[in-house]
Amino acid sequence: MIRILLADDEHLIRGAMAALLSLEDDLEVVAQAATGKEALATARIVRPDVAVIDLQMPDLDGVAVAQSLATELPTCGTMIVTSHGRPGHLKRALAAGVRGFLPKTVSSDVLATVVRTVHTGGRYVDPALAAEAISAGDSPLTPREADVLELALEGAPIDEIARRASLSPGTVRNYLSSAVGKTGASNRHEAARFARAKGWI
Amino acid sequence: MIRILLADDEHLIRGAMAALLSLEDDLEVVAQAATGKEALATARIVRPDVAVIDLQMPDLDGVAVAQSLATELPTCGTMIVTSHGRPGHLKRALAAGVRGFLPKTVSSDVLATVVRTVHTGGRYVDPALAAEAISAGDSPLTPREADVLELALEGAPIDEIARRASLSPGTVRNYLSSAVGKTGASNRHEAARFARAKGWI
DNA sequence: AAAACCCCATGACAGATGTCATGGTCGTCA
DNA sequence: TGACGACCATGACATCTGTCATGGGGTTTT
Repeated sequence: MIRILLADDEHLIRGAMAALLSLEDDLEVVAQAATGKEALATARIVRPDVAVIDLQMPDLDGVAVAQSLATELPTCGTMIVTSHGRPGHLKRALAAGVRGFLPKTVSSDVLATVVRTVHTGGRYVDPALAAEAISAGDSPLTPREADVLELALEGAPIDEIARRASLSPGTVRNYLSSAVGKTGASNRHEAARFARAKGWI
Repeated sequence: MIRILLADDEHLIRGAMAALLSLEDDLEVVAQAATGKEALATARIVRPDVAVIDLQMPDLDGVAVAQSLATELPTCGTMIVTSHGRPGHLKRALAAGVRGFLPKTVSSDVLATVVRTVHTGGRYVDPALAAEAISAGDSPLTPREADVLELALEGAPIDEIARRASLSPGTVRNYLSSAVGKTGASNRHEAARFARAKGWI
């Protein structure tokens, strides 16, 4: 019997997935959590075999949870399901020791199969997401450029970005200009959206 | 027995919700669809009692589906479930004749209850979403302002917006300036994000 | 009919932004 | 050690954007 921890902030979906996994004879949902922190706390207690974690959760990111789990419970396989999978997430997730990465568009059969695969130490990444990640390529942005571009995402004016990044406005403009060049965009807002789509920020 | 049509592009979630609804004695999922068009086509054939529709789907918006259903199958109650509920959607949905509006964070009990409520002709709107919608208020944007602001969402420069809207760049700037004033933002990008958050565009 | 509003446009101005050149510090790697 | 690149900053310039004033044409309301 594979003991599963299920974490997803959407109650309905979490419950539904639990119902669905429980239909399998060899799977058992032993715990559920609605937030990242809750997931970690619960995992420490129940020590599940496999953790199925939603990528976007209120407090702690799914990848962050995976990272903590990898060190605290090395025997627990971690897999991530997500609605909007961006390339960067996949890369970060794999780096965090995640062994399964699925969009929520897959069928329940696949989900169950992957749970078993992960439990036996295997890996599974959704082919479509993998292809996307490969085509997205590595980020050409330097860490600072990425930082600044991320602050630009919300549309803030440069002075505010400079304040938030503790940089001079001129420096911010240089980084943004460089980022705009690298992304082929025509202004920082487009560049920020592009980088977000690629999963670079 | 209440006959339900389930539409959601995320296979896993759709299947899971179906499994969950089927646990109820008086509910029966008679059809499923992954896109808006598919939902409409299927609905015409199976003529369900209640349609449970996801808001965001590839081709046709959940609200658009509801609108068509309202005229084609007036006996069929329509309810919408959504992950990211923005105020504007709720308003549009209600105008389209939707009688139930829920975030996916609700429990399965609530979902089943609301299905029954909608089936008997009642209405149910999630309290949190209703409060948000009320606090968001009506859009102060004129139709044209909303159009232009929507084109500005992607970060395009003004010239491109002007081309796409078939307007002179000067006019675009006027509309945007007006929108920026109304939203209290400091530039069009911030204004666009704000309006999006409020559900105005 | 006048008022009020939306639509579209132009011109002018100030301030924000993108680009480029330049230069210094620091760490890494050959 | 020297080359390289990331990091931070400044100044100058051209362009883009936001704002305001102005005006004509249209519809709806009063």
